[in-house]
Amino acid sequence: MRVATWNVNSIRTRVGRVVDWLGREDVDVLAMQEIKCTEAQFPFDAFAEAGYEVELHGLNQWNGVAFASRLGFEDVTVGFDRAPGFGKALDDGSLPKEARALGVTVAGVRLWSLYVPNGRELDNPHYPYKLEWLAGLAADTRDWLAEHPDTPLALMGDFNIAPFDHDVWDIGVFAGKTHVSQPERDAFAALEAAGLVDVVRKRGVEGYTYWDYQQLRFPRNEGMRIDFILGSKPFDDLVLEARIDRNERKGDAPSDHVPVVVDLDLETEDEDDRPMFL
DNA sequence: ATGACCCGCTCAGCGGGA
Repeated sequence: MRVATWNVNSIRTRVGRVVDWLGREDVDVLAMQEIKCTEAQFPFDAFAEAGYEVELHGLNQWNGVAFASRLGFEDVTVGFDRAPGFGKALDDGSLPKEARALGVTVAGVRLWSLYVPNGRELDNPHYPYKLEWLAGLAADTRDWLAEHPDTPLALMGDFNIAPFDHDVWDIGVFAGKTHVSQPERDAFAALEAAGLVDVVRKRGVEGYTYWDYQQLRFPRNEGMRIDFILGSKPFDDLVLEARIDRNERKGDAPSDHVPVVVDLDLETEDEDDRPMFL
């Protein structure tokens, strides 16, 4: 089973590229972030024609997470229990929850598509929101792992954190900025302490997953590694291979992020039954 | 080559991205 995660930066703008890539790369399950649309606006038809079902959580033009799968879905979960809200208080005094987390189970593997809050600036309210969101995710993950110690689990997505200095092209440029601060890195480490491992880095895969559209960042290879697949021990044990598909940053109208892909040692019924169109 | 921001929303400028 081939699984991937990709911040697509608007699925309506990118649907052609994304669906072409799914077929070309023989991907079974894709976690998407920043779909930037509601369910009513989502381009389901293009995915269906390529053989993929879609589950999504999208509230408006901001954020939004989704899955495409050609192996079906079980146990779809919108958001996680301890996720904080952000913004203007609602009538009941609570803060609105954003569309940043979607969980599904495919072929017995538990998968999450996550779009971690950006944080904006260290003195912006979005920054403590980011840290609280990550702390809630770690706490819910700890609870879930205690209840499901044998089920493969992966948290996949745009974590908006560069865990190491070499995950950005010039750490000097990031002094005093988000994505590299110690509290953010500690929040990332708490996910690892909960029992998850970066299954891609562990296999020696190098390179960035994001390059800003501005200032020739991609041609100069001035990027950031902020998109990850964090797997539990049972998930890690299934991983055969991992890669970052840097080629998807090239060509016409790319996303500013590229896909991160893992192959799992997991035979699925659908793979045996799938007709060969070629 | 991979090339000098892009998205959605609303229509010119803005919030957000990182």
